[in-house]
This record gives sequence, C-alpha cells and structure tokens, in this order.
Amino acid sequence: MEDKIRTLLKGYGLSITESRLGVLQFFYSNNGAMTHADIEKQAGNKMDRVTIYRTLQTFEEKGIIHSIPSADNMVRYALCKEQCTAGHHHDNHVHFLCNTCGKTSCLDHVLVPKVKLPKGFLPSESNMVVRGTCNLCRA
Amino acid sequence: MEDKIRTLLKGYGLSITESRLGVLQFFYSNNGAMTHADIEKQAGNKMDRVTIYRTLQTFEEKGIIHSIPSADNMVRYALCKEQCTAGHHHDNHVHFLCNTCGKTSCLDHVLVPKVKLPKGFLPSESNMVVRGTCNLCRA
DNA sequence: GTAACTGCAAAATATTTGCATCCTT
DNA sequence: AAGGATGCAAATATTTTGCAGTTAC
Repeated sequence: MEDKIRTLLKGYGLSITESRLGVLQFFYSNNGAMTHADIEKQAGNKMDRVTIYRTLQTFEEKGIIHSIPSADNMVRYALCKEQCTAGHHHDNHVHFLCNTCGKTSCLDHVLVPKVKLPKGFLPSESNMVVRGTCNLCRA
Repeated sequence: MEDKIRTLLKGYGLSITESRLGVLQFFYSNNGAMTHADIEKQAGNKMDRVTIYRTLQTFEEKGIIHSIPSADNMVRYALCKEQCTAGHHHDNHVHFLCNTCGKTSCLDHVLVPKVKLPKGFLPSESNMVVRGTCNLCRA
C-alpha cells in the first residue's frame, strides 16, 4: 500500500514526505470524501493544520484529489479515480451525500448526465450531488 | 416592485424590515445567485454583516431563497422560483456558473435529470452545477 | 405592549502568509 | 548543496453568539 502511494507521489513529481503519505493513507483507507476537519481529527496532533491545508491544495492542483461541491458550506475532497492531470479534472461522476451519516461517497460508475443548455451557454464541466440515504444507512 | 416584495414577506409570515426589503431587492434586480460577500458589497455600509447572515438564514429556512453548491466552495444563494415551502425546497433546476464573469445563473427551465443510483441508495434531492461560459460572455 | 429584528462587541472558527528550520532529492 | 516542505506565530477572514436597544405589528 505504502509503495503504491510512494509511486503515485513520484508520478506527480512530488517529494515524499510524512504528511503527504499520511493524508493519502487516510484517503485510501476511508474510501470516501473528507473535509479538512476530518483529516485533522484523524491525524490527531501528528500534523500541523497549515500543512494539511497546503497538502490538500497541492494535491488538488496536481489532480490527485478533487473538491466536491456541497450546499452545506464544507469543502470535501476525494481521490481522483480517472486520469486527472494538473489543472484538469475529469471526475465526471456523481457524488452522494448521506443525510443520515453525513458521509459523501463517489459513485464512480454513475456518470453526470449531459443536459441541454439554453442557447449561448457553453459547458466545460458539470457537477452533480445527490442527497439522500446511503446504502449502509438504509440497512 | 416593492409591493411585490412586501407581499412576499407577508406571505411567509415575516415582518417587513429595511434589511429584508433591501436583500430581496438585490436578488430581484440581480437575477442571479449571490454570495454573502456580494450582498455585503452591494449594500455598502448600509447593512450590518451579521444582519445579512441572519437574513439569508431566515430566507433559506422559509424557502424564499436556496443555496447553491459550487465547486469553488463559496456558498451562493438564489431566489426560489417554484413553490418552496419552509424546510422543503424544490429548486430542481440546473445552475450555471460562468468561468469568465463568475456569475451564477439559475437555468429555471433545465431540470436536473434523474440518475440511476447503485443498489441501496435512496435519493431525496439532487443538485447540478454546470461550469463554462455563459450566454453573455460568449458574445 | 410584545415579540421580533437589528447593530455592536466579542467570541469562536477557518484560512492565509511569512519566515526560520528541517527534510528530500 | 539546493530547493522544497514543514511548523510555528501571527495576520486575515469568516461565522456565530449574546445582549441591549429599536422597530414592526
């Protein structure tokens, strides 16, 4: 696992550091979206708040993670699954935000549908967030 | 115009105050989505920052405005066009965020399409934001 | 007159920046 | 060794809360 992460970082031209390994670990083991606060909590006092900000920013710029729009004011991040390159994200999947457990999941296999826009509007990318009850909370 | 707004407020059981009239004026004349900062700027120093927070919160609770999730993580608000009631929003339309002018528009006639979710996921509401270039900026 | 709304002050949170130090390559 | 990354301190920015004074009805 750690090897996989190291390779990933190298592939993006980033140096391998404690913090970056740590944050990526969280993303891989959590398998969902996380806020800055989630990461901070999970890191305990091992990681400086500022470092987390900078790490997330770097990861997003490089295309390792993407931010998920939400109506509740909290920025969430999740791993990019497809070929995201610096500055160009292709996370063309739907996100699901559970009203019960609060977790956000990437529905990797549900693509954001194209919509017909009014005359004159030129789309470049779309985002879709569905709220409701997730598979685990319905059980 | 002001009469229309007064009637609206009354209809929602809210008392008619300077601030509320003002904020609604902005929404009606702007015909787009606005952030808290937009409103504050537009109000100059006429309106207290805190009052704006509370006004927006009240309006959202009552179903007069709805918040729009966005990928750049700034909460935007726009008028509800359909029959939104307290706690129950039905702004089932797509939002368009222009990368050039930064304005967010409600595409009232473009409905958010239904998507087929994985087994176990129960949707309650959906949001969709398309980014790109708006009709005005393409001219 | 009463309940609701506002403004001010201040607390609580969240985010950004500068810089000296440490780590990766 | 050199450039990049981190940690700390502090500057900014954002949001929330309490309360006294004011306003709408």
